[in-house]
Amino acid sequence: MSERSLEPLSADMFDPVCPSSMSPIRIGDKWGALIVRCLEDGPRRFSELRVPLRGISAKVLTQSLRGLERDGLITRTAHTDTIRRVDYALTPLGRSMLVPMAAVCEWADENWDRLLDAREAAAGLDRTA
Amino acid sequence: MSERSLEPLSADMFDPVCPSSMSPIRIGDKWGALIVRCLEDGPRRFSELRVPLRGISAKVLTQSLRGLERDGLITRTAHTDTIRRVDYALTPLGRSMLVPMAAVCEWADENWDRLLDAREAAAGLDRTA
DNA sequence: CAGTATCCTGCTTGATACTG
DNA sequence: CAGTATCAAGCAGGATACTG
Repeated sequence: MSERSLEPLSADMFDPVCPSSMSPIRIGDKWGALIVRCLEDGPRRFSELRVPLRGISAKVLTQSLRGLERDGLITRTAHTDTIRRVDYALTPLGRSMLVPMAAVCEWADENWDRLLDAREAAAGLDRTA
Repeated sequence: MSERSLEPLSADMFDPVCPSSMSPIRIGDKWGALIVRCLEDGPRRFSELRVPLRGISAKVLTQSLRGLERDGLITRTAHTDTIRRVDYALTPLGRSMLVPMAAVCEWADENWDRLLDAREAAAGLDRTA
């Protein structure tokens, strides 16, 4: 009941020194986790990734990809065919991330409606306008 | 192998229309998930929350708290004692969120080192400076 | 195709001061 | 104590144009 239990639960989580981009819930940037999921079923090419990510700009996709590669979550393979072609794929580490992510996604699927309901209810309360 | 599998894995996740703040990995804003964890062991007062959150500004904390309340994840209880006092606590819905979050945190704990290693290795490669 | 280079905008966050 | 109001700043993200 004292203040003890108010200390950081996990030093990393609350430590701004630790790249906050690594905070457990925000894996990488806004897109990192989404990209990892897109690679779940196998390697994808740069332009292929832009589709499910709703036309994310090339710049941002490149940034995110570089970040994930830097963190050892994905690999980048440039094939030198007649046309340029680059594949991105999950590393074992990246793949392991799918497990906890699945838990979060499952929760979101199950409770999505409740959240929206709460939102609407809240919106109905302060009908100040 | 066709483009079929490249469609959004979960409509909500990739749909910018759906409040992106609800994307499974980014639960609420930057602070939402952290706050939920801070409430894991029981109700906390406004000023108590600022400690583990490393002195988050009152404005931002208020915003985050309002958002979580709006989504039915926490409750706000104002006690009218001699001094003002407000408690924030998890709702059952908010508490249920701890389960998937624990999975993510566990993963982060286990793989934190690997990520840092990969980062350092990557930093060592492009010693362009 | 797979990026890179710029420019630009908006949101998130923070600092500070003030209130009931 | 628990906020609200305001101002200011930084960075993520997007649009566009260009390159190997």
